Amino acid sequence: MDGSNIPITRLTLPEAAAERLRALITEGVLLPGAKLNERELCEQLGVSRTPLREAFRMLAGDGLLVQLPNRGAQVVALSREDARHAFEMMGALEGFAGELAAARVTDDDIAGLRVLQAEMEAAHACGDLPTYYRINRTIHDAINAIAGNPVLTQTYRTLNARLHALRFRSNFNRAKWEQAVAEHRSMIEALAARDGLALRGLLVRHLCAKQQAVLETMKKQDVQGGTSQ
Amino acid sequence: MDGSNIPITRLTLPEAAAERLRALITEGVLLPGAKLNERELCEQLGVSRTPLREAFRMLAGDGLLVQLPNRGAQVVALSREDARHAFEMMGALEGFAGELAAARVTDDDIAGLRVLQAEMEAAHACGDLPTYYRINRTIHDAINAIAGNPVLTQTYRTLNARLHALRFRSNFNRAKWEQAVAEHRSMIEALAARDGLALRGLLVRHLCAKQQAVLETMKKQDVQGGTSQ
DNA sequence: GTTTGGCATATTGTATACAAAATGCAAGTC
DNA sequence: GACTTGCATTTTGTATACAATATGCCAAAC
Repeated sequence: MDGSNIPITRLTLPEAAAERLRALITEGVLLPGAKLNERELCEQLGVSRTPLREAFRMLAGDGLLVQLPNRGAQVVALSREDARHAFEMMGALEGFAGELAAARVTDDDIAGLRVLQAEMEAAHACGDLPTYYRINRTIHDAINAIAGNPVLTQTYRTLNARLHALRFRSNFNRAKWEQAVAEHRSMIEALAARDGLALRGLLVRHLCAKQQAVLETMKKQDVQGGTSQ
Repeated sequence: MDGSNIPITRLTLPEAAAERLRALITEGVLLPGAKLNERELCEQLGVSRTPLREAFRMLAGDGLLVQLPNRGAQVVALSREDARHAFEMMGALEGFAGELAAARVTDDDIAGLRVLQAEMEAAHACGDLPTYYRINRTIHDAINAIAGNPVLTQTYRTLNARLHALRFRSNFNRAKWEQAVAEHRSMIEALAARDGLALRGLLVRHLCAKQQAVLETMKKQDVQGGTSQ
């Protein structure tokens, strides 16, 4: 038979709990450094401690939580150094994705991206920042998908979640926004030209700009030294 | 006071169990696809099911295990496609490490690597394959360390473990060995010249060669389709 | 002969109970 | 007053008990 090999999957409690916690962390309900009391969370999530602790282990593996023996789990608080390293890695991953994508992209893919780019420019014109962010993320995810390497995609997503947990708000002025939109335009051109090297360079620089914007704001608030992994 | 901020860490049972299991998997005692019976393993490791299951979650996060709801855990069995993707990613990681390392390497680092290179060539001359492999790994780890990005190192290590769990034995003839040793020599030269681009290229090609050797043997035995992540 | 249904068994999933460790506070000491 | 010390409380770590699900087997039906 082989029904396309898609076994239906009911979420098990640890998975469901992990998903919920992941959302709470990336959405900023649980802030970096926050201590997670097991009993308290059990009540809130409606699960017992055993599955919750398994969820903790999963999230710790993703680098969203740190678990200190006999002292519980807390939301990871990245130091500026940690953030720098994470961004550096992210740049490499994005660049690699771009390189692969340029080699594997189809004309349909490019058409789809051009639509997204148009939507993004519209959002930019309207000054609609939330929509811009959403489309921005969609574009980057799309490039990653085109790259066609699940191992890369997995790593990318995980690291992305960790960066989101930073709760950064870069000082995003008009000039930088303009710049970012222009960079996206260049990216799609590079992709259409199947120029992997150029695309890689663009993506790496694109992320470097973001990194700098974030690190600047982090320097200002100067978070008191977070933990390394 | 601040005693250099190194809290002594007694291993908790889940961590200890995970470490032991990880070793069993990478050393090939537990083979790809092997089903892990909880009760059985509990007895063998001398822990109860709760910590063992937390260990499972950790290893699943590392991609060494797959957990099927209500059907237990088993050692991951990578299909040829999965292996291809993992190697592709590994190449990118190594290449990136090389690029960073070239930018950050010190003369002392290079001196140390030259010593390792000499040892490696000696092992090669003697035909001592195990020693060669050990030194080989040491060199690659060293480059990674010089790169100085813990996020990268962590990702590298994890993926490396997954690849080791493949239990591949590439057909490693004299010619390929010779080639590999020569490539290592070039790497150190590139590093000494602080030529990140060249080093990246060398590392990527170096890993491509390995990948091809492994995939060739995988094709021969033709593992019946493993699982994706 | 193959398939289906139902049971017994084995295995995993979850909750809870107990043990061990950390934390906070108050009394005592210098 | 600052620093220990010891105890009560809280919190985490581990084991185990119970529930839910999957597995394997055998008999019955087609």
